[in-house]
Amino acid sequence: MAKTDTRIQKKNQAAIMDAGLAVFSQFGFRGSTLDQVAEAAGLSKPNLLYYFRSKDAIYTALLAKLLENWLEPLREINAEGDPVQELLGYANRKLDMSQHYPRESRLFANEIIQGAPRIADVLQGELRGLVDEISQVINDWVAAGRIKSVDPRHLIFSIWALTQHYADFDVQVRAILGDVDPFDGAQAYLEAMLRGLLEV
Amino acid sequence: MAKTDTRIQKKNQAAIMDAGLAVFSQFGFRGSTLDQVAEAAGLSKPNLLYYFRSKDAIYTALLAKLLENWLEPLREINAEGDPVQELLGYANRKLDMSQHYPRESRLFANEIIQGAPRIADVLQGELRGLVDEISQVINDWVAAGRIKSVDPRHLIFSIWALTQHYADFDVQVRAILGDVDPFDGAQAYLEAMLRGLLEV
Amino acid sequence: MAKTDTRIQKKNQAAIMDAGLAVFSQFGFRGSTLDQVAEAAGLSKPNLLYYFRSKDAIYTALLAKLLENWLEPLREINAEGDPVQELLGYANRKLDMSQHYPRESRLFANEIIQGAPRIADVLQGELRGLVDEISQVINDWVAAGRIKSVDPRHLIFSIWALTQHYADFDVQVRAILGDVDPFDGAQAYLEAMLRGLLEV
Amino acid sequence: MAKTDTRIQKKNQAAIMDAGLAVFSQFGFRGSTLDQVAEAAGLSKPNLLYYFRSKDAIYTALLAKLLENWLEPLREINAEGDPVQELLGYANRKLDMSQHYPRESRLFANEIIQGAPRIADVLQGELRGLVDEISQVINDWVAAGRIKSVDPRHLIFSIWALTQHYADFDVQVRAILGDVDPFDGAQAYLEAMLRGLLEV
DNA sequence: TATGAATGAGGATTCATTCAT
DNA sequence: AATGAATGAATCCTCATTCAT
Repeated sequence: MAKTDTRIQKKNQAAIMDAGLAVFSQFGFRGSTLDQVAEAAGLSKPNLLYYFRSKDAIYTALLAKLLENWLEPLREINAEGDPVQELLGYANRKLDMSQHYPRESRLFANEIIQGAPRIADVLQGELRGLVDEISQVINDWVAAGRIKSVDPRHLIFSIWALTQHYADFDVQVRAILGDVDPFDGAQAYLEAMLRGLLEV
Repeated sequence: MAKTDTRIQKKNQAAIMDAGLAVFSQFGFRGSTLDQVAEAAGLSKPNLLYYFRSKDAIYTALLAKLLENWLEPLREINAEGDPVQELLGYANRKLDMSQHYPRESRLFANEIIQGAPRIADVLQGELRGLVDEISQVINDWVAAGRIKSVDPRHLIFSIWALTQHYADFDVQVRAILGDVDPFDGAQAYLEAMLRGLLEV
Repeated sequence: MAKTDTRIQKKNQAAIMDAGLAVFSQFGFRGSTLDQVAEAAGLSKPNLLYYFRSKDAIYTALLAKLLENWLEPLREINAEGDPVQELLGYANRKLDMSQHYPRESRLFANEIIQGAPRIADVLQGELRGLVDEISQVINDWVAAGRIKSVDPRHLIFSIWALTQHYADFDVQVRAILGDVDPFDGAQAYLEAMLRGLLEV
Repeated sequence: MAKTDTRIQKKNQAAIMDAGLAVFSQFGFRGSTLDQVAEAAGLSKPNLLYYFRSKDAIYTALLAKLLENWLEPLREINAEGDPVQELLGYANRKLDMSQHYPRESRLFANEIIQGAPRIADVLQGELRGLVDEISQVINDWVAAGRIKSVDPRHLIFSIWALTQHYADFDVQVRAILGDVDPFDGAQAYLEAMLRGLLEV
């Protein structure tokens, strides 16, 4: 019996998270309604609130889950590896995320654009700390003459900006590219950009 | 009296546009309320609606005005000029806009992230046409061996993504940079990036 | 097994009655929720409704049980006894109830203040009849010159009002008395009051 | 125009306060709905909320207004006057309030029975202070041999309990008295009670 | 041009109750 | 006897918009 309940619970919670991601990533928190989420999840509104205490609880759970994965690729940069390869690898992982998880990217973008009211502390704490660490690694690479001189933080910004652009500005990208798959050219461009910038 | 009215009218319309920009750029269309706009504009809500028929009218007017200026820098690229200088100039103009008009950038970003329901036609029409033209220019530069081979559309995306990032993700950028002015390093980075990518 | 069930049943029914008393006496019928009662009873909400058909059923059962005991002290007044002693005894029994069963008193008070929708008939029937009887007894005592002349019904009201005040207005009483135990002084005061009023 | 507006505002605010008093005094805060108040006030629900920010705001305004008048009679007790006359006068003023403002009394009773969540501070502050003062006056009267020895606080409780009983337990009182006007006998009884208790 | 007043259509959340097991 | 799941009917409150002046 416990197993059955857990199954239903997990199924419905997953459905709600997925529905919430779809809705919140498009309309933002205040622009989304529980009705939309409920319908997307295939549940009644009160039943939605049986699983999550409130609209805010759904959104917060989504953000928390997102942040878990969001910082991961950055952690995988290996100070011992080849600098250009490491940074290319990071950029490619970010690009993959934009390709396969564009809604997560837009959810994050929405939150940041609106002032990051719920994750300001993560930005100033965990994220900043991580970026500081990676920046030190990059600075060391520069000092060792293994890549050209570059401001590490702006380098990171540029990787974020570029890769997330394909998810966040998807509509615009596709309006311009027509039927061409954005991610085909994106990867090559990204590599060229980084090589031009970094290779000694 | 007509003149007086006109003066007041212009003043109030401008106040509403400015207030609307402030509010909509932060909360998106559905996340914003007329009360917020009215208060920011220093007008009563009914008076607001005396100048603009509806909430939607304010937002639409803002978008229209934004698009006017949004495409302008792109048009200033001169096919006859020095390729790198032209593209650097364009990037700098975009960066200036992010620095001095971040709210406009965020308004645009909000609209695009949410699927661009009101400007899809502009994207697929005017914008795409312009990008096609510039792309031809860039392709010509490449063919003439004046810059390295590059996909012109992804190049443009990257300039957009990077420059707008400083406006749209302002909170995140500042969380990471602390007291350092983002735009100091941004310009140098942008130049390095483009030179590395383009210069033969 | 039947016996086991009965044991559990009685235990749970008692738990629900106690929980209901705690909740309803504080928040009134409409101000209370089944969730509150269920939590106080240590049962799940559906299980609560397995024992009592509805929220109303719990409340009604509580009121019925309350009324059983509520009128009892009045019945114990003995027409053959010493008038002052009998009335003092009654007052003390009521005061004891306020001290030891304040929740019952508040439940009753809540019901009466809100217009006694469920017990109007008891008030006009059983209660009135009882009061009429006692009033006759008191009138006889007066006629016999054993106590001073007094309106028997207002005398009864005053005993009710005063004794129940210590339960119903407990918060206020304690706010004023601070650490002093209200019931210490109450009993002496009550006796002085009745003696002053009744003793010939 | 300002006058017209003020007139409507005052009229509607007064209507809401009156409606709120009627509803809240019967059902308590949580047992009352804005619908009930709106209907009683003859206004639409949103219009209700145009005048008062929330249900709570109406209730709080009512309580505040009530407390203003509630303590007043106590302040009128004159230490220089004749002790019995002063206390009789106070009891009569309280009885008048029960007769003419029974809803206010019930609103207060509801709040106290439910634990006085919103006025606990008034009880422990202003009210307690006032009662302390009057108690000192009464103690002085006792010391001067002008009235019999009596606990002043319980004396005050008894006056409150008795007079408010006629408002708060109105339904019960009338069920017992039938067609007899409660306040006829109440005043005489109250006087007898106080004289028996106090007169030397 | 301006505003106080008013409202219909939502929108989040609560809650008593039912259903399935 | 017990509980997880589900829901219709409120219930408080918001908000874009209209009305009257």
